[in-house]
Amino acid sequence: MEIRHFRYFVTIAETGNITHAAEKLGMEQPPLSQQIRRLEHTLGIALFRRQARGVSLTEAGRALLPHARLILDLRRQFIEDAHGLARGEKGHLRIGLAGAVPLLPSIPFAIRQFSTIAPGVTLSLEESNTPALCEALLSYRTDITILRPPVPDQANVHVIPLLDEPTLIALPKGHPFTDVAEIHLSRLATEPLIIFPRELGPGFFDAILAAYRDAGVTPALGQQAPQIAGTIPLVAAGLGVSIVPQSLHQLHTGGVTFHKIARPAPHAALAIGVRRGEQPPLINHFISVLQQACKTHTELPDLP
Amino acid sequence: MEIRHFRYFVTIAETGNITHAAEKLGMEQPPLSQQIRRLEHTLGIALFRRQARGVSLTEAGRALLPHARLILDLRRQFIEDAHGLARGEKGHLRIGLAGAVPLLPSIPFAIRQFSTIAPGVTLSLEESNTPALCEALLSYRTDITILRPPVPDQANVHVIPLLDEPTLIALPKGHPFTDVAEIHLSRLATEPLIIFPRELGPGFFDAILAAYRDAGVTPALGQQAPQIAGTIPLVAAGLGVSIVPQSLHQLHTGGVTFHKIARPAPHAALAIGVRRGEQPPLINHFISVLQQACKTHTELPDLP
DNA sequence: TACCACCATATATCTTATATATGGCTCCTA
DNA sequence: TAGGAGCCATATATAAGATATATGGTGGTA
Repeated sequence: MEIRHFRYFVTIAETGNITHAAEKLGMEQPPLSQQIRRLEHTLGIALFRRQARGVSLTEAGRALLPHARLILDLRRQFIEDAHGLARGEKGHLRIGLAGAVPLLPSIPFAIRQFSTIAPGVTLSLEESNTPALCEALLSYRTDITILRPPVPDQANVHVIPLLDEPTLIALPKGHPFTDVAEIHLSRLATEPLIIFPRELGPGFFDAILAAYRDAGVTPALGQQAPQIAGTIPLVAAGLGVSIVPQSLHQLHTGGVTFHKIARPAPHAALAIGVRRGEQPPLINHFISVLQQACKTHTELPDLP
Repeated sequence: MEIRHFRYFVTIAETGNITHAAEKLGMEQPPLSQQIRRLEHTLGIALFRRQARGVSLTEAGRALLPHARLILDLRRQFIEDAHGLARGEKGHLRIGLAGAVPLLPSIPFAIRQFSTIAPGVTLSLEESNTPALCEALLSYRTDITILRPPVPDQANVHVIPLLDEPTLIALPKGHPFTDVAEIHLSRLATEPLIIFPRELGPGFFDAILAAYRDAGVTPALGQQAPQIAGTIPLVAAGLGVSIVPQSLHQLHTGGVTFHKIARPAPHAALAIGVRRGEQPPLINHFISVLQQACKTHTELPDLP
């Protein structure tokens, strides 16, 4: 019993006439007679009563008709759902986010905007470091990630640059430079630099060290933080200074002041990572919303 | 998109391997690959991700899988329902009943018994006179009737004798024979006979007149009752006497006493009527329950 | 009684699913 | 790193089965 047979059944029931039903179904009468007859035979029960003037439902036919209609309806819905998924209007998107990314206003803005535009799409967010994000992406635990380039597996992860976030210096409260708005890195050469393990964000890590080098100094490496945003408490504890993405100044942790960096200043690049070779419309859709949001929505609140 | 495609989709999703799924489906791998590929093409979206080691569901596939399972489930249920209907275990039975028939204990007993045996069957009852019952039967407003033979349309209604119900004389309270247990019809020759119109039950009507004739008298026809059970109030009103099926004495209408009839006594025959040429299992099932009940359950309560 | 409407049957045709054979890719392993 | 195994894709052939065409049969109707 195939979908076809349900359609035949329902159409004949609706017209009460095999000939007209065949017409409606775009076929001839004999095959329709034959098919419904075979259907009745396999079901072991008559659905229609043959009369001189057309056919009418038997009790069994009347009892089964709504069930057949339901099945046809669900099939139609299935196909519509599939088309919705194909157009990126429905579905589920699992998003991986690099550390501190949710603090950047344009990212939550983009996410809010996307869920307004595509209300049929549910989103789930996961925050982690770049290598873990790549791994989750490639093992299909996430569908798209916002990460700090470079990625370890460039062959399989396609990276789309998203924005270059300025960075700030974080100083413990009461530091001699507390009131200096903009600081040159060379003036911090002697302060221990609190930084995260390189493998958690090699791009940002290297950018920081390169900026020091360009400033003509080599930083004294202080205690290692467990993650990018994890440097802040260590700075607050007076263990050293730190260079952080601008968005982190929103953390409002007491005990730390943020300061602009005079050139040369490192940047914290953010990029979109997707599996290479895949272009589902849902992902493309989300990417374009993200890019648009980053263009029009990059202004940060002023420093205190 | 046919049922087949839903089954292919679900089976591949369950095995994660087109080759094994084909085996499970009793077919070869290439046609299955081809079918699922065509399905994806018509849906406009990939359901599976081809990998070196088998296939895995895409996001869309994962989202659609439960829907496909539901459709397969409903199809299975549909077929099971049809088989249930075919075996007479499910469905709906519309029963037509001749006047006063529900007062015969064996009839409600059979109905109760049937609904215990076949709990999947719903019943609806309709009470009327024999010609109207035949008409309802032939126009498919009822499926089976219990009527008083003969039927007007013997060519189309198949009649199965069910039982011969004894009859009683109904006398108005205070009648000279009130204390006589058994009365010979000849002693009532002068009393007006209250009777229903012949067309409402010609068999019973004729049996009554024949019994009078056999008793050697001709009844004086009194007022006509609107239906068989309708004679009782007229008797109670003192307009005459009446011959009624034994079961009617259960009406407990004040003003009337019931008395056995000495031979020759008429009988009120009851029969089952079904459409000639139809033998649905549900109807056959009900018929056998009825017949069994009438055999084992004919004792009537004593007369008061 | 002849006609009309409609379903059933018989045979032919054609679409389409499936089978067979083979190629190609990826991962695993010696 | 070369060879093999596992698995999916493609191409062609075959078979099944749905549909079309032609025609017969039946009951209702003018």
